[in-house]
This record gives sequence, structure tokens and C-alpha cells, in this order.
Amino acid sequence: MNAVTPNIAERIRALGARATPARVAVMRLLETAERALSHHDIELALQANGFDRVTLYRVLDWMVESGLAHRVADAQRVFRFSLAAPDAPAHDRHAHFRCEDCGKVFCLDDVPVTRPALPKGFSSSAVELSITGHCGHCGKHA
Amino acid sequence: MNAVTPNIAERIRALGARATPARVAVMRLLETAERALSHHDIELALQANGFDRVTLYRVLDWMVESGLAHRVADAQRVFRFSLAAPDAPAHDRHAHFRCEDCGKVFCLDDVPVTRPALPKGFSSSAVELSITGHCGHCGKHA
DNA sequence: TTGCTAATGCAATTGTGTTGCGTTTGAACC
DNA sequence: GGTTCAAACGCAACACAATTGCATTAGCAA
Repeated sequence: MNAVTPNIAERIRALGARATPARVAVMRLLETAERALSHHDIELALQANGFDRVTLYRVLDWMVESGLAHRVADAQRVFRFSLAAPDAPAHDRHAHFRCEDCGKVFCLDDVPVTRPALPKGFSSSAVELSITGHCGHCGKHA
Repeated sequence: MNAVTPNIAERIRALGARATPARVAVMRLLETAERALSHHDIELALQANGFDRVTLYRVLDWMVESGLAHRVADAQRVFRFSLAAPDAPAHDRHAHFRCEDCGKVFCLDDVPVTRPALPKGFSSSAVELSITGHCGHCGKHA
């Protein structure tokens, strides 16, 4: 009878999956995160819940397979996860910003990503703009 | 007195480094490769030479540090290396194409990468456009 | 409440890349 | 052609993110 997470559990069940605590917690975390989170980020944020590492990996895999989240490998070659915007008509264009100081990755939904001209015979299904630099917080201390 | 690799050894020494067989072989391989190669690709291609795994990693690290090569993490979170165009004035903007079928990564030097507007307080030092799709070879068989 | 199986927890394993350290070797200098 | 010496190497061990196997637990439909 916990009224805090009614919608999320509903949405999970609507996909034909079980609304487990781990799934609800990860989805809620990603919903409130304004940047792409790594597995380690999620492990830290939810450590009070006592979920197993592997469970979190499997929740994230399930979210990616279900189209609920995106997975990108950052420059340090660790996966980062962000919630897929359900109302985004086509998520084949996306921009991320990675801070060289704090390592955080931000989704830049406002930045338009234009599909460039490609060599003959090439076709594109997704375009991702990856910007490196200093974020708003770290830039102030530079 | 091998006349096959005079320029490469010269260029290496011009950087103040030793022209070792491993460096010459890796540079020659990357020069002829039309796509970004992973460490594993390079290990396979040069396995007849008997170089140690770690030596290849160190050669690649040295090339990146010296500005001779770029390193990008692909979607499977493995590093891929491509030769830096020596005449590129500023390599802070770069475009790569990754084929979903064969997994190969191509440098798209012709594609212009424009620096987008960023949120307040953010500053960018590098912009990379990463395009996913089907390359010229795989697209023909689709 | 019961029963089924999706989902979990734990342990072991994989794959990519790194570090430490003794040995070899490129190349500058005689 | 030697001699010298640090840069570069080879080997072994390590670090870390992520994956797999399997016995156990728990959602949820009936």
C-alpha cells in the first residue's frame, strides 16, 4: 500500500514483467537523474536497499532490452544508462556531455543533432554527438 | 637494411623516440587500415611478429600520447585506434562511423563537426560525432 | 493459499586493459 | 667495431567492469 511508486510498478507490469523492488528502485532513480548513470553510480545510490551487483546489471539489461533505457560506453569504457524518453519520437539522435574533471555524463536534450552527409553506400540509424569539456559545476573552480 | 619502412622509422626518431620493430609494425598497420582497429585486431594482424600483448598496448598508448593516433571506446566498450591525420589542423572535432553489422569503425574526415551551443557554465574541449548504421560494404548485402 | 517460473543472490569466470620488475636493445658516443 | 645507458621490452600478476551458472526466493495469476 505504498503510494510512492504506483505508476512505475504499473508500467513494469504492463510490459509483462514482474514489478520487483530492484526494478522499481532503478527506474525511479533513472527518472530523477539528470545525467546518464553508471552501474557504480546506481550501486552507490541504492546501497541502502542491499541489492546484489548482478541484480542491478540484470535490471539494466532488461531495461535496455525493453527499450526503457539507453546504454552508452563512455570514454573510460564504462557503460552509462539513461532513461529513454517515452515521448521522444525518434531517439536516433542524441547528445551527451562528459566532464573531464568529474567524469559525469549529461544528456543534452536541447542540443540538436543533425544527420550529416555520409560516404556513398553508407546508411545511418543513429547519430550521437559526444562533447567533452568542463561542466557547469567544475568550470567554476577551474 | 630493409628498405620497406624507411619513412616510418625516420618519423618515430624525429619525435625523440626509438624506432623499435613493434612501433614500426603498428604504425604501418594503422596507416594501411581504412578503419579504426582494436588491440585485438592488431594482435591478430601482427601475431607472426610475436610481440607481447603489453608491448602492443604500450605502443598504442605512446601513439596516443604523441598525437599519432586517436583512441575511442566503441559501443562494446573496447578501445579502437586510428591514425591521426598529420595535416589535420585541430583534431578536437572528429566524426566516426560504426557499422552495426561488421562492427568496424571508420574515420569520417570529410564530415564537418560543428560545436553546438551548451548550457550556461559548460565549456567544450572536444566534440565527437558518432554515427551508427551500415557501412558501404554491409549495406549492399542488407 | 497454492503453484509456477521469473527474478534474485552468491560464487566463479571472462575480457580488456594496467602495473611491477628484471632483461634486452636502439642509438649516441667514442 | 665496441661501450654505455636509459628507453623499450617480456613476463607475470593485478585491477576492474561485466557475464554466466546454479540453487533459492518471491511475484502474481489462478
